[in-house]
Amino acid sequence: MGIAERKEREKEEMRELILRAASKIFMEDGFEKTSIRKIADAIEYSPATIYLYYRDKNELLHGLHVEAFQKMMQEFAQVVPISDPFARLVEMGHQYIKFGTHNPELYNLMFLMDAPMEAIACRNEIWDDGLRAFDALRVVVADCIKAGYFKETDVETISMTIWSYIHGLVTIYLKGRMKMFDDDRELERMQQSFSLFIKMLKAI
Amino acid sequence: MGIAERKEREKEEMRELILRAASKIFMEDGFEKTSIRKIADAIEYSPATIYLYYRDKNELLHGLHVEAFQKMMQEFAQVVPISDPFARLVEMGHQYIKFGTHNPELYNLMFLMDAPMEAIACRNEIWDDGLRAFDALRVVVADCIKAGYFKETDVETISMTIWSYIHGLVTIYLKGRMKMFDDDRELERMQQSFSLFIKMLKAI
DNA sequence: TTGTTTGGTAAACACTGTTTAGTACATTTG
DNA sequence: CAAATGTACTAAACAGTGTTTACCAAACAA
Repeated sequence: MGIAERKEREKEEMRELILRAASKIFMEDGFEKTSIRKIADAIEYSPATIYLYYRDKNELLHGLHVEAFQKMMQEFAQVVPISDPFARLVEMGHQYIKFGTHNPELYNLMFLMDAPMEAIACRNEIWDDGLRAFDALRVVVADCIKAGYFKETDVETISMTIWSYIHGLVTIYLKGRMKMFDDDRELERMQQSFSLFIKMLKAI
Repeated sequence: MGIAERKEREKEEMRELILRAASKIFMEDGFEKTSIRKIADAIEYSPATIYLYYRDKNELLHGLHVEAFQKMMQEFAQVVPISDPFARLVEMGHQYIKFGTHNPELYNLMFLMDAPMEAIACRNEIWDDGLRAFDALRVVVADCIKAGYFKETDVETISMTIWSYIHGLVTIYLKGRMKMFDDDRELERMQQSFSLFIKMLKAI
């Protein structure tokens, strides 16, 4: 019975076709302009067809959210060769800031928007992508402790604190809340703050 | 010519009437359900009337945003009596977390949403409310330095780092990104992380 | 008492996500 | 092979959204 398999394959291809079109529009025009009708137009199908492959827009956005995490984890992989765990942690921070500032729409989707989380909640699942990313941080923090960098030993709390700081920094920047400083030294300010935070980390 | 003044007063009263209705709906049903038509219904005017008093929805949301900052600054005022500057800084952090977790919709409006910032940008103004709140932090940090709490002396960078951390913490919580830890210890985790951050601050 | 200004609105415009009913074609069955 | 079933797809509608336009009636100024 190759037919059932072919149909399964075709279904997956259609899901992928929709996701690719959604991704293109999302990256080019941002979230606000990514409408079901626009996606349907791009793939030359009717809007209703999309609902045969994704239960709602939340699920579709969750699909993009998954891809965004893959992309971020890919960039995190660059830090693996760094042997010193603290230097690895610092570079991970740099990569995080770089990813956020270079992919504002993706960052929004991953860490701020409700839509992908609602899709997860609806399926009674856990935020697996977030957990994996956080685990990557936990591992590096644990390595730092092993290497004697921190007196503090609560990996979870240290990781949470680091993530909070860097997420806050990126979010303030992305949401235009740094424009209150009239000068155009936003990135410089971020760099200075990050340096101070690294100093603080060294002391715990 | 009392008529012009009366008209001015009536205009201001109408703006206030709209804002009160908007605020009520915003607090009760959240941002997503705060539509122009719903506000119009509440005050028993047509939707078009609202546009005679606010140029668009962004301006209306900016009005709520201003009130939200007033509310937050009011709660910050509670820490003024604390004489020790570092204890005052810590309590300010507590107040910030409390305000954010107790007023998720307001916090969103103040620090995450685009709408109020677009209203500001449209009028070629600066984010005054944010600046005033940040100044409150700067003052306390400066007091800490004066009292010899920090070796570091860059008030701006220290303040930015503190704000980034605490904003990140609150945002992770509010945007449901802490649900990845399956347990129900979200607030406890926040408290633990905050304690660690205070420890880190003491060391700079 | 005219003429003008002003406050307010009904209706329309151009969108949005989503559902329903129905069609045309592919597949399975007798 | 023909009839019955299943499936992929869509046009149209539903119930919203922010916003603009054309118009009306009442208040004001001359």
